[in-house]
Amino acid sequence: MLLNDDMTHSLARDGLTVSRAHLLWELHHRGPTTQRGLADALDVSARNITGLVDALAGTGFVTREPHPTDRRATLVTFTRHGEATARAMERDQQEFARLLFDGMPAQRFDCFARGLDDVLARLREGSLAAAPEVSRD
Amino acid sequence: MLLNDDMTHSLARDGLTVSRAHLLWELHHRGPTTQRGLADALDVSARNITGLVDALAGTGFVTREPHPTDRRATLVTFTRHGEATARAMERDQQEFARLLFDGMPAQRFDCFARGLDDVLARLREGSLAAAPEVSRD
DNA sequence: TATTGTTATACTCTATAACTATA
DNA sequence: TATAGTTATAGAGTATAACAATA
Repeated sequence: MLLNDDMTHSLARDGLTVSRAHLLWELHHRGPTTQRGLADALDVSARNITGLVDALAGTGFVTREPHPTDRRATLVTFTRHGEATARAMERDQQEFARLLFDGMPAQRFDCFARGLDDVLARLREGSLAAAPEVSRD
Repeated sequence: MLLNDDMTHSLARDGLTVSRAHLLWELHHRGPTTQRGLADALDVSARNITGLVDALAGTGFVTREPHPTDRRATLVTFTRHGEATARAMERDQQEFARLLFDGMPAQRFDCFARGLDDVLARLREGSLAAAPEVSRD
């Protein structure tokens, strides 16, 4: 999820933090998910997910439902309020994209997109091969 | 300061965190600075600076020196180790830029840069006028 | 045995408020 | 009175390790 400052402030007004919003975002795109699944998707510890889900459940965005076949697991699931909030986040995301690109001449956009692809490809390839490392002395 | 994952990991190996590295970065570009100056530059609270400087002083990156004319203030100042680390960070930054752009045809680079300028201008103008806001329900 | 999620513990970043020393 | 920095307190995100329930 791409966030600018205004979006971060909106989240705060909704009683959300960036980490909690990321969890909602993931849930919105995956549907009901185990905490293990969320931990892997967000690349954080299981313990961390416990805390985030505790907070989101306490403020009415999600509930913990029993997994239908695995009694160890819980399925984190949207409440109606959580679902509506996630849809609003998606709308804001699209509005943000429009703000950045609407009305940009097609030629400039294509050219920018190609340059960005290039940069991203370099980043992907270079990040493993030539890991920058702070030199020690 | 622009950081990729590899750079963040390097910082950790040096005993630094991202927040502490940002403080060093600022210090490297400003020279000895009061804690108040750092708080304003990094846009965090004075209390936060106290904690970061405590940590950086405890691990030998900086010292607190008396301000020559204002006895309330302290000047946060590099140790030799801190100075060397900041220089290494700057080298890594340049290496990162080379990774992203070296050997890119001038035409593609110019075009990308123009598109980026355009996007950044939209972001600056739009961020106040059309602040995206998560709709409530 | 391996996995899911919790409890226990700890560290870091962050903030506001009250306070001391100085300007 | 105002400012620089600290102490006091609190909350959020993050991690590892030990544990219980279940697979």
